Amino acid sequence: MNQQQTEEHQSVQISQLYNGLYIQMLPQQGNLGESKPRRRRKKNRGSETEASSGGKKRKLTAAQVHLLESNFGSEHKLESERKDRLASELGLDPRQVAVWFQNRRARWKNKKLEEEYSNLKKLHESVVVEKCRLETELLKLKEQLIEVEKEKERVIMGERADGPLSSSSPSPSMSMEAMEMDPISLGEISPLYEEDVFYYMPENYCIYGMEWPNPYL
DNA sequence: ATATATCCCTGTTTACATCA
DNA sequence: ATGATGTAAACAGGGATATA
Repeated sequence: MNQQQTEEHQSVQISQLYNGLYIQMLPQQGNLGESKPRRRRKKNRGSETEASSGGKKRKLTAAQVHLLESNFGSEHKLESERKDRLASELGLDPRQVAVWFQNRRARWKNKKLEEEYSNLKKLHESVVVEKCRLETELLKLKEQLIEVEKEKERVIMGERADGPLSSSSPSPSMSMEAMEMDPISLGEISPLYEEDVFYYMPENYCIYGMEWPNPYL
């Protein structure tokens, strides 16, 4: 990535994508973000262009494109003086230079949008994967909790079978109290429990690494 | 306040190049 | 050779703004 590309990349923020995209992308450039008065273009409406005069549309030469690209790299907007100077240097109509810059800006914007889309997609995918991992971990922990509670019950029942030891032995009601105080109580691990779990999980999203539908496709 | 000129953006058309 | 496809040059229309 060269310096120009780096600057372009840095000038784009995700939050800017949907809010006055281009103007905010280039606050340092152009005249919309500045108080500097815009220069007026000379009248040129009636004049014939190469295309309108019946001439064939010609691709620009590599040298012409190179100079245009280098100018675009330094600034995306085109003032009247620069346009005229460039047109003179390139042997083109100023209108052609203006059109080239317009098209170039459109291409640049499309490229930036594609990059932002790609970045957001990657971010989304990583978040979904992490969510799946956490949900799987939660399931495992709840299963562990069930086993612990079962073991607890077995111990209590075993003590009762051995005879009335003392009043200090835990009662079933205490066990239930403990369950109710637990943020992940047994009350959740019931037929309703599974519904709760899958309620949080988007339809068809992965668990244990399974695929999920890509909403962007 | 209004008309006009100009700029820019967005979408479309057109000409050309490339490839199967 | 030719039709499909992609890309770049050019155009059209409309919004925004400066100026007469």
